[in-house]
Amino acid sequence: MEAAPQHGGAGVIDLEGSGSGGAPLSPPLSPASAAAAALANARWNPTKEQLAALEGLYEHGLRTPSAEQIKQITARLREHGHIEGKNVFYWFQNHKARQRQKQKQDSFAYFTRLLRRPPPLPMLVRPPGPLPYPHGRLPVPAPPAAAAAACSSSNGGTH
Amino acid sequence: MEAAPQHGGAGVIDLEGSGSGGAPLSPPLSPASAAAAALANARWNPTKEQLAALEGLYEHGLRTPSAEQIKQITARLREHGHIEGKNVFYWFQNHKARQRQKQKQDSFAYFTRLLRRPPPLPMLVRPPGPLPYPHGRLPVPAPPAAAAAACSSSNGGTH
DNA sequence: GCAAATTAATGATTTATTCAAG
DNA sequence: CTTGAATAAATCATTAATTTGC
Repeated sequence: MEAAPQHGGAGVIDLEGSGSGGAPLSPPLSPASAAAAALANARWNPTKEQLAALEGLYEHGLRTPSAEQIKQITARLREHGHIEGKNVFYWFQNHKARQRQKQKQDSFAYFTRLLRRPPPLPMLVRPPGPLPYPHGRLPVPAPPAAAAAACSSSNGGTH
Repeated sequence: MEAAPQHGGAGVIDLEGSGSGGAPLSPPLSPASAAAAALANARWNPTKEQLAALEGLYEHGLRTPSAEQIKQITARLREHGHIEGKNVFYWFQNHKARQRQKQKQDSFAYFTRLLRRPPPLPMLVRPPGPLPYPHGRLPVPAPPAAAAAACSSSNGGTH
């Protein structure tokens, strides 16, 4: 199964169709547009049905819907209230990020502390000369078993 | 695709320096060696410190550490738990590959099928009722993904 | 009980990495 | 080495909950 039409051809994603065409924003100047403008700036608030559907999709494993997915999801969810493609897109982005954030532990502090305490590690600084392996590949046994047991005598190494 | 440089060959790199080739396991059974012995047989399980350090190094730009670098990293990380050179090497390999897969956005097809179905989605079916959204709608035509990366229209971010 | 003020959730933007292509 | 596409992280801003005072 291969599917990677994402990059390689057109990469533009016309999510919502942006129905407005070339003029995305045209501030309506009507007498009663005060409230309309306010509403125009209001942000999307998902209904219970919409939220349930989105959560259901997420729990089914969907994490980053493609443009097509977003279109279809939006089309269905529009039956339950106003919604746009970008809302769906943002929802998945935020939900994924925040779910991950809640579960993730902060191990960054350990890293900082570890590299700060002992003497400076020379591994981050590369010699001005060429890389130890110009081709960028380390001549290390590919198969695990080989690597595990291939601890042969190394050449001098330090020089 | 990436042309395979050269596998096999003779990767004579002493990642460990320890005799883990022929007789990797002959641990003297000390009172506290029970866990050590178990770890010796078990798969390497990075500690939080080790993982944080590796991630930190990766994020700092280190992608394919040389043998020397692997040695030094292993030496440092060993102070935080059992670890071998091959663990470090494999970790970088796996991590790099994993990052690459992450952006490939695979496994959309499954949900695509779900959304392609003509009948309403199982989770999107809602009981008959009036529109749950009394408010108007939000005319905010801005491409989601595209906008996120390209479009820079109105904003409030003050940096 | 209600309304204003404060806090918590969360939608919307911006910014910074990452891999891939030229 | 530079450029392009895409994402996830970090951030801002607005809405809903919650609290507080009357």
